[in-house]
Amino acid sequence: MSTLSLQNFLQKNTTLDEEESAEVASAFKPIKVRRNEIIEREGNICGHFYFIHKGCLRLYEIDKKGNEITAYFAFENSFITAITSLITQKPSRDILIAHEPSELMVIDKVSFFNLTERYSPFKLFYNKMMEFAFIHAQMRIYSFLGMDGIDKLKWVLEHEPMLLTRISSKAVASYLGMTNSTLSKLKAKL
Amino acid sequence: MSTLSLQNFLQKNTTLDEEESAEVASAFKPIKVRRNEIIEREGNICGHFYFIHKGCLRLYEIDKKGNEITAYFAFENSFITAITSLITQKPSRDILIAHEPSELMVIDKVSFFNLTERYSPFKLFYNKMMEFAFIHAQMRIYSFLGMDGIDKLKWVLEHEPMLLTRISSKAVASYLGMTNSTLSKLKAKL
DNA sequence: CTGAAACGTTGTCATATGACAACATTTGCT
DNA sequence: AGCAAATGTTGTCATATGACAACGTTTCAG
Repeated sequence: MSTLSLQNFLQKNTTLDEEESAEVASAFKPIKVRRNEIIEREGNICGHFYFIHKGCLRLYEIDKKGNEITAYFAFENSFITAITSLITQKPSRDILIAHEPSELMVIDKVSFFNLTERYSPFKLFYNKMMEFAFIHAQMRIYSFLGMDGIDKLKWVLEHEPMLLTRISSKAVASYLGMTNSTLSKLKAKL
Repeated sequence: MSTLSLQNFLQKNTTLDEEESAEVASAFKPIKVRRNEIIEREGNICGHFYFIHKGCLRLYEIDKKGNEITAYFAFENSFITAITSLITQKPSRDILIAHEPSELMVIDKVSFFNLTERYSPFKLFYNKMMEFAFIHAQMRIYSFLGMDGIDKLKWVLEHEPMLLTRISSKAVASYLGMTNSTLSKLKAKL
């Protein structure tokens, strides 16, 4: 039963007790998605949060030249959504896609924010999550501006090695801001 | 009296009423800093928030090659600090510097979070600020990965034109992830 | 199982940008 | 005001990376 994984996660990462964690988790609904299934579409206003029980999701957008740019990947035991659209309530430029067949726990935005109001440790968790999302984004700006390709690759090897084992080269390249052929050549050099 | 500007800001940007805004603002202390004065130093654990009454601050770090990478600039009527260090309570890799002679309102972190506990609209404001800091960082990742130099320059012209009027080229270049000579040549091309 | 489509690798070539240097201009200190 | 230091501009040259193409490999639908 996949609510258990979420309940467990909440007990570990918030001060919610067992019962409260179960209550919060029960507001989420399990869904399964296929590989390459699009979960949130470009142009829509995003209205859901997703907890990943199993699998891997990718958030990306398409730039002017038609190339994909990946914002981030999320794996088991983390939350993800097209957060910019969800917060601003504007049509999303982001696309959320399942990179592997995945089992998710979904909740709509209204229910989610009801939970943050009803359970203050859950609100705290949400706010901390935003803080760390910001820190991660900041770190990436620092790490990728001014690094050349080989250094970016080494950086990922050190900080997010799972990307190189579970994620397709094409998607990793779009995360590093280079073409797949360049990434391929850099890997050969290492 | 510079508390007025902060009080005003709070009244406009939170649901605090006049009296509450004055109370919150009065917990901040006015300071003046000279151009190029370092406000938060690399290696220190950052313990303050700064509201900019007048002037302009820059947050940057030094990469392995010894080059500066600018995270962001903040102008009048905004908050800034070495937020990563402040949140994680680890020594800062960031340096916070006054890019112009500036008048700031300072508050230490403990007092700041006391305010967020005592005034829930202020807490809400802080959380919204984090959300938008994240969105800005995300937008920058999208905008700068995969854009070439000339497109980055156009992007700044459109989205943050103040950078080109008030900020030195060197600092702008370090924000765009290019050298100052490249930026200079690109500006000539435009 | 089989064929088509997507993906990954490797090559060539063109080009944007970094490194460095010379010089002009601006800023800041006394 | 006047000198020294920092910043900005422009040139040359070297190089990393993108664009494109050819080809092999993997994935996936029927």
